[in-house]
Amino acid sequence: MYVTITKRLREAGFRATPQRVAIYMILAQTKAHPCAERVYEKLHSEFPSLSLNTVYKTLQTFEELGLVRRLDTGEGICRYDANPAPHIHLACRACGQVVDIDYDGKYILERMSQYVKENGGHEVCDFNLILYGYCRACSNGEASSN
Amino acid sequence: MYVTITKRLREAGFRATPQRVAIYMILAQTKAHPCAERVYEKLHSEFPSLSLNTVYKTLQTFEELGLVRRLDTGEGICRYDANPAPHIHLACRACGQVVDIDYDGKYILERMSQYVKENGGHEVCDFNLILYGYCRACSNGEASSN
DNA sequence: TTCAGTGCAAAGACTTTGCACTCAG
DNA sequence: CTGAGTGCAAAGTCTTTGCACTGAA
Repeated sequence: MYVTITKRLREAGFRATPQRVAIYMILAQTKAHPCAERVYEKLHSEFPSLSLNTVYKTLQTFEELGLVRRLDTGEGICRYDANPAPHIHLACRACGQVVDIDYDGKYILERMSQYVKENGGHEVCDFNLILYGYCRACSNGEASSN
Repeated sequence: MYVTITKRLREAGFRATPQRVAIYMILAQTKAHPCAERVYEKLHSEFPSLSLNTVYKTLQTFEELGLVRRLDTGEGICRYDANPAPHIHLACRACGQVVDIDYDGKYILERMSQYVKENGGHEVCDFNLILYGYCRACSNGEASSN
Protein backbone atom coordinates (compact mmCIF):
# COMPACT_ATOMS: atom_id res chain seq x y z
CA MET A 1 0.00 0.00 0.00
CA TYR A 2 2.71 2.40 1.05
CA VAL A 3 4.77 1.31 -1.96
CA THR A 4 1.80 1.65 -4.25
CA ILE A 5 1.01 5.26 -3.47
CA THR A 6 4.66 6.29 -3.52
CA LYS A 7 5.14 4.63 -6.86
CA ARG A 8 1.96 6.02 -8.37
CA LEU A 9 2.80 9.55 -7.32
CA ARG A 10 6.32 9.33 -8.73
CA GLU A 11 5.13 7.80 -11.97
CA ALA A 12 2.77 10.72 -12.37
CA GLY A 13 5.66 13.12 -11.82
CA PHE A 14 4.71 14.07 -8.27
CA ARG A 15 6.81 13.89 -5.15
CA ALA A 16 5.92 11.28 -2.57
CA THR A 17 6.04 13.43 0.54
CA PRO A 18 5.25 11.98 3.97
CA GLN A 19 2.15 14.16 4.12
CA ARG A 20 0.79 12.82 0.85
CA VAL A 21 1.46 9.23 1.81
CA ALA A 22 -0.15 9.70 5.21
CA ILE A 23 -3.24 11.36 3.75
CA TYR A 24 -3.63 8.58 1.25
CA MET A 25 -3.24 5.94 3.95
CA ILE A 26 -5.99 7.48 6.02
CA LEU A 27 -8.35 7.33 3.08
CA ALA A 28 -7.31 3.84 2.06
CA GLN A 29 -7.82 2.47 5.55
CA THR A 30 -11.30 3.78 6.19
CA LYS A 31 -14.75 3.30 4.75
CA ALA A 32 -16.07 6.42 6.42
CA HIS A 33 -15.52 8.75 3.43
CA PRO A 34 -14.01 11.50 5.58
CA CYS A 35 -13.94 15.15 4.65
CA ALA A 36 -10.74 17.22 4.55
CA GLU A 37 -11.16 18.44 8.11
CA ARG A 38 -11.59 14.89 9.36
CA VAL A 39 -8.45 13.69 7.58
CA TYR A 40 -6.61 16.61 9.09
CA GLU A 41 -7.81 15.73 12.60
CA LYS A 42 -6.80 12.11 12.23
CA LEU A 43 -3.28 13.08 11.22
CA HIS A 44 -2.79 15.84 13.73
CA SER A 45 -1.11 13.68 16.37
CA GLU A 46 1.24 12.07 13.86
CA PHE A 47 1.98 15.30 11.95
CA PRO A 48 1.49 18.21 14.36
CA SER A 49 2.77 20.65 11.75
CA LEU A 50 0.44 19.45 9.00
CA SER A 51 -1.84 22.19 7.81
CA LEU A 52 -5.44 21.84 6.76
CA ASN A 53 -4.46 23.69 3.66
CA THR A 54 -2.07 20.92 2.68
CA VAL A 55 -4.83 18.38 3.17
CA TYR A 56 -7.05 20.30 0.77
CA LYS A 57 -4.30 20.67 -1.81
CA THR A 58 -3.32 17.02 -1.53
CA LEU A 59 -6.87 15.76 -1.87
CA GLN A 60 -7.26 17.94 -4.94
CA THR A 61 -4.08 16.48 -6.40
CA PHE A 62 -5.26 12.95 -5.65
CA GLU A 63 -8.57 13.64 -7.30
CA GLU A 64 -6.86 14.92 -10.43
CA LEU A 65 -4.71 11.80 -10.49
CA GLY A 66 -7.78 9.61 -10.14
CA LEU A 67 -6.51 8.14 -6.87
CA VAL A 68 -9.46 9.41 -4.97
CA ARG A 69 -13.06 10.28 -5.66
CA ARG A 70 -14.84 13.33 -4.39
CA LEU A 71 -18.33 12.86 -2.99
CA ASP A 72 -21.01 15.48 -2.74
CA THR A 73 -23.64 14.22 -0.39
CA GLY A 74 -25.51 17.46 -0.04
CA GLU A 75 -24.12 18.21 3.39
CA GLY A 76 -22.22 21.21 2.10
CA ILE A 77 -18.87 19.49 2.49
CA CYS A 78 -16.73 17.33 0.25
CA ARG A 79 -16.03 13.81 1.35
CA TYR A 80 -13.32 11.66 -0.17
CA ASP A 81 -13.22 8.01 -1.09
CA ALA A 82 -10.05 6.08 -1.90
CA ASN A 83 -12.06 3.78 -4.14
CA PRO A 84 -11.99 5.62 -7.46
CA ALA A 85 -14.25 3.16 -9.30
CA PRO A 86 -17.81 4.33 -9.90
CA HIS A 87 -19.96 3.01 -7.12
CA ILE A 88 -23.01 3.90 -5.07
CA HIS A 89 -23.35 5.50 -1.67
CA LEU A 90 -26.08 5.66 0.87
CA ALA A 91 -26.23 8.71 3.09
CA CYS A 92 -28.05 8.05 6.34
CA ARG A 93 -30.37 10.86 7.31
CA ALA A 94 -30.27 9.81 10.94
CA CYS A 95 -26.61 9.24 11.82
CA GLY A 96 -25.05 11.06 8.87
CA GLN A 97 -22.72 8.28 7.86
CA VAL A 98 -22.12 7.48 4.21
CA VAL A 99 -21.91 3.78 3.43
CA ASP A 100 -20.76 2.01 0.29
CA ILE A 101 -23.35 0.00 -1.57
CA ASP A 102 -22.02 -3.11 -3.17
CA TYR A 103 -23.54 -2.71 -6.61
CA ASP A 104 -21.85 -2.76 -9.98
CA GLY A 105 -21.31 0.89 -10.79
CA LYS A 106 -19.83 0.06 -14.16
CA TYR A 107 -23.08 -1.55 -15.20
CA ILE A 108 -25.05 1.55 -14.31
CA LEU A 109 -22.56 3.73 -16.13
CA GLU A 110 -22.79 1.64 -19.27
CA ARG A 111 -26.56 1.42 -19.27
CA MET A 112 -27.05 5.10 -18.55
CA SER A 113 -24.46 6.09 -21.16
CA GLN A 114 -26.26 4.13 -23.82
CA TYR A 115 -29.68 5.44 -22.83
CA VAL A 116 -28.55 9.05 -22.71
CA LYS A 117 -26.69 8.74 -26.00
CA GLU A 118 -29.83 7.47 -27.71
CA ASN A 119 -32.26 9.83 -25.98
CA GLY A 120 -30.74 13.27 -26.20
CA GLY A 121 -27.35 12.62 -27.76
CA HIS A 122 -25.34 13.48 -24.66
CA GLU A 123 -22.05 11.85 -23.76
CA VAL A 124 -21.60 10.35 -20.28
CA CYS A 125 -18.19 9.77 -18.64
CA ASP A 126 -19.00 9.29 -15.03
CA PHE A 127 -21.79 9.43 -12.51
CA ASN A 128 -22.52 10.10 -8.90
CA LEU A 129 -25.40 8.22 -7.34
CA ILE A 130 -26.32 8.93 -3.77
CA LEU A 131 -29.18 7.21 -2.06
CA TYR A 132 -30.77 9.00 0.86
CA GLY A 133 -32.39 7.05 3.61
CA TYR A 134 -31.52 5.18 6.76
CA CYS A 135 -28.67 2.77 7.30
CA ARG A 136 -29.41 -0.65 8.76
CA ALA A 137 -28.58 0.36 12.31
CA CYS A 138 -30.73 3.49 12.19
CA SER A 139 -33.68 1.88 10.44
CA ASN A 140 -33.64 -0.77 13.17
CA GLY A 141 -33.83 1.91 15.78
CA GLU A 142 -30.37 1.16 17.13
CA ALA A 143 -28.48 4.01 18.75
CA SER A 144 -25.61 5.26 16.66
CA SER A 145 -23.31 8.21 16.29
CA ASN A 146 -21.19 9.91 13.59
CA MET B 1 -49.55 28.18 -11.67
CA TYR B 2 -49.74 31.34 -9.63
CA VAL B 3 -52.85 29.98 -7.96
CA THR B 4 -51.17 26.65 -7.33
CA ILE B 5 -48.21 27.98 -5.43
CA THR B 6 -50.31 30.42 -3.44
CA LYS B 7 -52.69 27.67 -2.47
CA ARG B 8 -50.00 25.19 -1.62
CA LEU B 9 -48.20 27.65 0.61
CA ARG B 10 -51.36 28.57 2.45
CA GLU B 11 -52.39 24.96 2.86
CA ALA B 12 -49.04 24.27 4.45
CA GLY B 13 -49.57 27.17 6.83
CA PHE B 14 -47.19 29.58 5.10
CA ARG B 15 -47.86 33.05 3.82
CA ALA B 16 -47.95 33.55 0.08
CA THR B 17 -45.80 36.64 -0.18
CA PRO B 18 -45.03 38.23 -3.56
CA GLN B 19 -41.39 37.27 -3.09
CA ARG B 20 -42.20 33.62 -2.57
CA VAL B 21 -44.53 33.48 -5.52
CA ALA B 22 -41.98 35.23 -7.75
CA ILE B 23 -39.17 32.91 -6.71
CA TYR B 24 -41.31 29.89 -7.37
CA MET B 25 -42.34 31.23 -10.78
CA ILE B 26 -38.73 31.67 -11.82
CA LEU B 27 -38.00 28.07 -10.96
CA ALA B 28 -41.15 26.74 -12.54
CA GLN B 29 -40.49 28.55 -15.80
CA THR B 30 -36.94 27.42 -16.40
CA LYS B 31 -35.10 24.19 -17.02
CA ALA B 32 -31.75 25.70 -16.18
CA HIS B 33 -31.69 24.62 -12.51
CA PRO B 34 -30.52 28.01 -11.29
CA CYS B 35 -28.68 28.61 -8.03
CA ALA B 36 -29.87 31.09 -5.40
CA GLU B 37 -27.72 33.89 -6.79
CA ARG B 38 -29.12 33.38 -10.29
CA VAL B 39 -32.73 33.48 -9.04
CA TYR B 40 -31.89 36.67 -7.21
CA GLU B 41 -30.42 38.24 -10.34
CA LYS B 42 -33.45 37.33 -12.42
CA LEU B 43 -35.78 38.98 -9.95
CA HIS B 44 -33.73 42.06 -9.30
CA SER B 45 -35.46 44.24 -11.89
CA GLU B 46 -38.92 43.21 -10.77
CA PHE B 47 -38.14 43.33 -7.03
CA PRO B 48 -35.31 45.82 -6.51
CA SER B 49 -35.62 45.46 -2.76
CA LEU B 50 -35.45 41.65 -2.75
CA SER B 51 -32.50 40.39 -0.79
CA LEU B 52 -30.36 37.40 -1.61
CA ASN B 53 -30.97 36.31 1.93
CA THR B 54 -34.69 36.04 1.29
CA VAL B 55 -34.00 33.93 -1.77
CA TYR B 56 -31.96 31.51 0.35
CA LYS B 57 -34.59 31.34 3.05
CA THR B 58 -37.39 30.89 0.56
CA LEU B 59 -35.62 28.13 -1.34
CA GLN B 60 -35.00 26.37 1.95
CA THR B 61 -38.68 26.66 2.81
CA PHE B 62 -39.68 25.35 -0.60
CA GLU B 63 -37.34 22.42 -0.21
CA GLU B 64 -38.82 21.53 3.16
CA LEU B 65 -42.29 21.71 1.64
CA GLY B 66 -41.21 19.43 -1.19
CA LEU B 67 -42.02 22.11 -3.78
CA VAL B 68 -38.47 22.22 -4.99
CA ARG B 69 -35.52 19.88 -5.14
CA ARG B 70 -31.97 20.80 -4.27
CA LEU B 71 -29.22 19.63 -6.59
CA ASP B 72 -25.61 19.14 -5.70
CA THR B 73 -23.66 18.92 -8.90
CA GLY B 74 -20.23 19.16 -7.36
CA GLU B 75 -19.74 22.76 -8.39
CA GLY B 76 -19.78 23.94 -4.81
CA ILE B 77 -23.16 25.59 -5.19
CA CYS B 78 -26.73 24.46 -4.75
CA ARG B 79 -28.98 24.49 -7.74
CA TYR B 80 -32.75 24.25 -7.50
CA ASP B 81 -35.29 22.39 -9.58
CA ALA B 82 -39.03 22.99 -9.45
CA ASN B 83 -39.62 19.39 -10.47
CA PRO B 84 -39.63 17.60 -7.12
CA ALA B 85 -40.01 14.10 -8.57
CA PRO B 86 -36.87 11.96 -8.50
CA HIS B 87 -35.17 12.31 -11.85
CA ILE B 88 -31.75 12.31 -13.41
CA HIS B 89 -29.47 15.15 -14.39
CA LEU B 90 -26.52 15.45 -16.69
CA ALA B 91 -23.90 18.05 -15.83
CA CYS B 92 -21.90 19.14 -18.86
CA ARG B 93 -18.22 19.44 -18.14
CA ALA B 94 -17.76 21.81 -21.05
CA CYS B 95 -20.52 24.41 -20.80
CA GLY B 96 -21.54 23.77 -17.20
CA GLN B 97 -25.25 23.46 -17.86
CA VAL B 98 -27.33 20.86 -16.06
CA VAL B 99 -29.93 19.16 -18.24
CA ASP B 100 -32.82 16.93 -17.27
CA ILE B 101 -32.68 13.36 -18.47
CA ASP B 102 -36.02 11.93 -19.37
CA TYR B 103 -35.77 8.64 -17.52
CA ASP B 104 -38.14 7.15 -15.00
CA GLY B 105 -36.62 8.08 -11.68
CA LYS B 106 -39.29 6.24 -9.78
CA TYR B 107 -38.19 3.00 -11.40
CA ILE B 108 -34.60 3.54 -10.28
CA LEU B 109 -35.74 4.42 -6.80
CA GLU B 110 -37.83 1.28 -6.53
CA ARG B 111 -35.17 -1.03 -7.89
CA MET B 112 -32.40 0.46 -5.78
CA SER B 113 -34.58 0.43 -2.68
CA GLN B 114 -35.27 -3.25 -3.09
CA TYR B 115 -31.64 -4.10 -3.81
CA VAL B 116 -30.32 -2.13 -0.86
CA LYS B 117 -32.96 -3.54 1.45
CA GLU B 118 -31.94 -7.07 0.54
CA ASN B 119 -28.20 -6.44 0.47
CA GLY B 120 -27.38 -4.55 3.60
CA GLY B 121 -30.76 -3.90 5.13
CA HIS B 122 -30.74 -0.15 4.58
CA GLU B 123 -33.84 1.91 3.91
CA VAL B 124 -33.92 4.21 0.86
CA CYS B 125 -36.25 7.22 0.55
CA ASP B 126 -34.75 9.23 -2.24
CA PHE B 127 -31.79 9.45 -4.55
CA ASN B 128 -29.69 11.90 -6.45
CA LEU B 129 -28.15 10.70 -9.69
CA ILE B 130 -25.92 13.03 -11.59
CA LEU B 131 -24.26 12.02 -14.79
CA TYR B 132 -21.10 13.84 -15.75
CA GLY B 133 -20.16 14.22 -19.37
CA TYR B 134 -20.90 16.44 -22.33
CA CYS B 135 -24.27 17.69 -23.50
CA ARG B 136 -25.26 17.15 -27.12
CA ALA B 137 -24.15 20.59 -28.23
CA CYS B 138 -20.75 20.31 -26.57
CA SER B 139 -20.09 16.74 -27.68
CA ASN B 140 -20.81 17.86 -31.23
CA GLY B 141 -18.23 20.60 -30.89
CA GLU B 142 -20.82 23.37 -31.13
CA ALA B 143 -20.01 26.61 -29.40
CA SER B 144 -22.15 27.21 -26.35
CA SER B 145 -22.26 29.09 -23.13
CA ASN B 146 -24.00 27.88 -20.02
C1' DT C 1 21.24 21.68 -5.41
C1' DT C 2 16.50 23.01 -6.96
C1' DC C 3 11.98 23.55 -7.39
C1' DA C 4 7.66 20.97 -5.98
C1' DG C 5 5.42 20.96 -1.86
C1' DT C 6 4.43 22.77 2.76
C1' DG C 7 2.56 25.85 6.26
C1' DC C 8 1.00 30.17 7.68
C1' DA C 9 -2.14 33.81 7.10
C1' DA C 10 -5.44 36.00 4.63
C1' DA C 11 -8.95 36.14 1.30
C1' DG C 12 -12.93 34.16 -1.22
C1' DA C 13 -17.40 31.93 -2.21
C1' DC C 14 -21.55 30.41 -0.68
C1' DT C 15 -24.79 30.22 3.00
C1' DT C 16 -26.73 31.21 7.58
C1' DT C 17 -27.88 34.06 11.64
C1' DG C 18 -29.72 38.10 14.29
C1' DC C 19 -32.74 41.67 14.63
C1' DA C 20 -35.88 45.47 13.76
C1' DC C 21 -39.29 46.65 10.30
C1' DT C 22 -43.22 45.41 7.30
C1' DC C 23 -47.27 43.57 5.38
C1' DA C 24 -50.28 39.15 4.54
C1' DG C 25 -54.12 37.13 6.57
C1' DC D 1 -53.82 43.81 14.42
C1' DT D 2 -50.08 40.43 14.91
C1' DG D 3 -46.58 37.54 14.09
C1' DA D 4 -44.57 35.32 9.80
C1' DG D 5 -41.63 37.04 6.52
C1' DT D 6 -38.38 40.50 4.73
C1' DG D 7 -34.09 43.05 4.25
C1' DC D 8 -29.92 44.64 6.01
C1' DA D 9 -25.62 43.64 8.02
C1' DA D 10 -22.64 40.67 10.03
C1' DA D 11 -20.92 36.21 10.93
C1' DG D 12 -19.96 31.35 9.75
C1' DT D 13 -18.28 27.38 7.17
C1' DC D 14 -15.77 25.28 3.83
C1' DT D 15 -12.25 26.02 0.45
C1' DT D 16 -8.71 28.55 -2.18
C1' DT D 17 -4.88 31.81 -2.87
C1' DG D 18 -0.29 34.06 -2.05
C1' DC D 19 4.14 33.72 -0.61
C1' DA D 20 8.38 32.55 1.76
C1' DC D 21 10.51 28.43 3.65
C1' DT D 22 11.74 23.46 3.37
C1' DG D 23 13.02 18.97 2.11
C1' DA D 24 12.44 15.09 -1.75
C1' DA D 25 14.84 13.61 -5.66
